[in-house]
Amino acid sequence: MSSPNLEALPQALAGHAGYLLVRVGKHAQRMFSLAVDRLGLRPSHCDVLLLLAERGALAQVDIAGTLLIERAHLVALLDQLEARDLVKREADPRDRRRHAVRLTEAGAAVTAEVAALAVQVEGELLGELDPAERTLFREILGRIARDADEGD
Amino acid sequence: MSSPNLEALPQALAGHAGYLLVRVGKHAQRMFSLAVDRLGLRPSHCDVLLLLAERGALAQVDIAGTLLIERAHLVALLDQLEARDLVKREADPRDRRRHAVRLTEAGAAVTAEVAALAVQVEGELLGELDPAERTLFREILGRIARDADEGD
DNA sequence: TATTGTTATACTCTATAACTATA
DNA sequence: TATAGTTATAGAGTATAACAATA
Repeated sequence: MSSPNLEALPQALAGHAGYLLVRVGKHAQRMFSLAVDRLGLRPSHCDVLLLLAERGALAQVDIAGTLLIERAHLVALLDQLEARDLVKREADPRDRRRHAVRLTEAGAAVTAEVAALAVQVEGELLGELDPAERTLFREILGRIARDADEGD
Repeated sequence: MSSPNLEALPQALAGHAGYLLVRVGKHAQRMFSLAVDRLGLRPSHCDVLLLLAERGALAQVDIAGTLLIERAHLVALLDQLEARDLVKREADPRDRRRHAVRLTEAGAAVTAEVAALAVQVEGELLGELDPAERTLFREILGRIARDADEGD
């Protein structure tokens, strides 16, 4: 019996949504990480790209705040994306402390690939659920996420 | 607008269960981590304690396999728990390569506190859901977790 | 030969403080 | 004085390889 077995977990872990959430969340992260590895990207790079694709140019502090990552961490992520010409930092004439970060054309193309991979990974993750359950599950997750935001 | 705002996320992130799972999973981990910090424990310590509380003595390779952590990582966790006299490693007479790891009395007492905190944290996490939704949510999470196990 | 516990290494993520330039 | 971007550091989680003792 070498394969990890959820049935072997005590009820104190497997019966609680908290533990399962952490465990399944890490699994989702790992699957997505594996999927975008072929693009030479990590999940946090992808989050930035997807955000910029829909919201246009943003200051770094806004990217960090929306994605719940540290300002300090974002710097290196943007350095890497900029080195591959996927994003560019431009001066913001209205506030010279801020950088307007936006996708390049190459960045927009890669982001489309990322979005397709995200859909594919979600399909694998929710493979066991029928369409009604998927919708319900997404809705509940969204409510918990919103509640978590307010608690901060 | 300084607070992180889920509404500001693009549909490509907020509309997908994968991203929400990762985000909510990290939130759950952080909440539990904060809760057990007063006991001087981290979540991975607690997972080991809760497992031993229900399953009795286990070999290290079985603990690691069940909790999906690395054998190599578990060594340091057990060193720390043993230094606080919460668990003990005993010789297994039937296979002298193995250690039988079990809770001490002090460990059992601390584990009871951990279990109570876990219940409390889950209550905060699922505060927005009515009882029927909680049950359904747990059930769906369990199915995804089981599916993830089989995929490995 | 294979497995168990162990040590060591490295990479990512996270959290924090302090510096600069601008406001 | 406060904020935006940056740099640096340290802790925790994760992944991997290699070793000694034992099967």
